[in-house]
Amino acid sequence: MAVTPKPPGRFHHGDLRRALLDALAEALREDPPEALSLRDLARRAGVAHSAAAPHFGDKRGLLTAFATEGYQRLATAQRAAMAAAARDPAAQLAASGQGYLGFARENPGHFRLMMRADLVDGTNPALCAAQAAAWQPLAEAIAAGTPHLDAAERHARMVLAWSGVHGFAALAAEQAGPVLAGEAGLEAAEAALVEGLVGACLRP
Amino acid sequence: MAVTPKPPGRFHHGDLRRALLDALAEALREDPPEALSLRDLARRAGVAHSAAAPHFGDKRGLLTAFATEGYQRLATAQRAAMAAAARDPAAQLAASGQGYLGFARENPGHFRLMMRADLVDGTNPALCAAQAAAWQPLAEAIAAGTPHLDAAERHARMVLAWSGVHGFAALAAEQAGPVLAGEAGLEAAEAALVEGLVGACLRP
DNA sequence: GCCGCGAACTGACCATTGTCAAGTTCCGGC
DNA sequence: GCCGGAACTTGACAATGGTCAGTTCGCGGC
Repeated sequence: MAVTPKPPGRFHHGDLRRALLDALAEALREDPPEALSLRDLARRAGVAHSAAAPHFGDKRGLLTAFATEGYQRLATAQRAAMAAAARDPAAQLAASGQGYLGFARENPGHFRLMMRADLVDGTNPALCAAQAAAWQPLAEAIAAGTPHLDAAERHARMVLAWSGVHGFAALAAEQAGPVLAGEAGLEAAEAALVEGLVGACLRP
Repeated sequence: MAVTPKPPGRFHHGDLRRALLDALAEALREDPPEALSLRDLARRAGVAHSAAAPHFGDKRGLLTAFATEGYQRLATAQRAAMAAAARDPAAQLAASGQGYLGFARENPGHFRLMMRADLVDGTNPALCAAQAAAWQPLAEAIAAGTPHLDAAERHARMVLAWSGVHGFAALAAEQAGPVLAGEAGLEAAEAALVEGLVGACLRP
C-alpha cells in the first residue's frame, strides 16, 4: 500500500495507475475524503497533476476506481467473517453483518468515500458490479435462513438487514459515534445491533 | 421560502440571514449539497459574495445553521406523523419511523446536507441541541413500548430503530434507491422496513 | 540498428471557489 | 447631531480541477 514515487530522472512512471490508488489510500488515512485533492495525490506519486487524466479521465474516475476496490474489500471482509463462523444460518448472517461493520469501522475514510454519490460515479459498470457482489454474501445468508419465504418477503428482510447495518456504519463514521456507543462502547453496540437484526430477519 | 433579494439602491438588506437560508433551500432543490457555492447563494440574495461573513462566519457556519433547521423539521415531521397515528406504542413507533423516512424522501438535498460531517460543524451547540431533539420522538416511542426493559437493553433497541431507518434513508438518498425498492416501489419497501423494525424493537 | 507512432507525461492557462483586508454606508444610542 | 460599530462592497489571494499544445519515451515494424 506504500506509494511508489516516480523514479527521479525517469519520464515514465511505470505503474502510475497503481501509484495513484496507493496515494489515495495513504491520503485517506490522514484526511477525510472531501479533503482529497488531485494535485496532492499527483504530488505524492511524484507526477504532474494532469498525469492522471490518461488513466482515469478525471478526479471522479480515480475515486470511482478506488471505491470499486473498496466494495471488493467489503465483500472479502464479509466472506472472511462468514468462513470463520459456525455454519448455521443465524451465525452466518451475523458474521456477514459483523464483516460489514468491521470494514466500515477499520476503514472509515474508504467507507465514507464509497457512499458519496458526488465523489463517485454510480453508473460506472465496474463499480456497479462490485456493489452487487458486496451485496451477495448478505443475500445468501438470508436466503439460507429463510427457505420458507417468497421472493418479496425475502427481499424485505434483506432491505432490513442492509439498512440496519449500513445505517449504523454511516452514523458511526459520519457523526454520531458517541451517541450510538452508549456507555458500553461501539463494539458492544455493534454486537447488540447484529443480534437484533438477525432475530428480525430470520423470524418465521 | 422564496428568496427576497436586496432592494436595489439600498445598502443594507434588512434580513440577509433569512435570505441566505432561503437561497440555500432554493439552490438545494436544484443541485446536490456539494455543488453549493457561497458566491452563488450571495448572487441569489442580490448581495456581494462575501456578505455572509458577518452573519455566519464562513460557509460551514451557514450550512450548519441550515442543517439545524433541518433537524428541527425532522423532529416536526416525526411528531406530526405520531399525532396522526393511533395511540398504541407500535403505531406510534411506526409513525415516528415513517415521519423520519418521509422527511428524507421529500427533502433529499436537505437530508444529505445534514448528514455530511465535512459540510456541517458537528460541535455547534445549536446543531447538537436540534439533533438531540430529533432523536427524542423515537426514544419516547420506544420507551412507551418497552416499559419492562432496563436502560441498556432499551438503548440497544433505539440504536436498532435509528440505524434501520437512517440506513434506508441514506441508501435511498445517496445511491441505492432502485436496489432497495425492488419491484414493489420505494414506499412499499419503506412500509415493510418499518413493520420489521417495529416488531424487532417492541419484542418482549 | 533505427525509425516512427502513439501513449505517457509536462507545464501553462483558465474559470471557479472560499477567505481575508480595507474601505464605504448606514443604523441606533448618546 | 454625531459617532461607534455593524452591515456590506470591492479587490486581492491561494488553491483547485479541467484542458490543451507540446515534449519525451517505449515498443513494434522494418
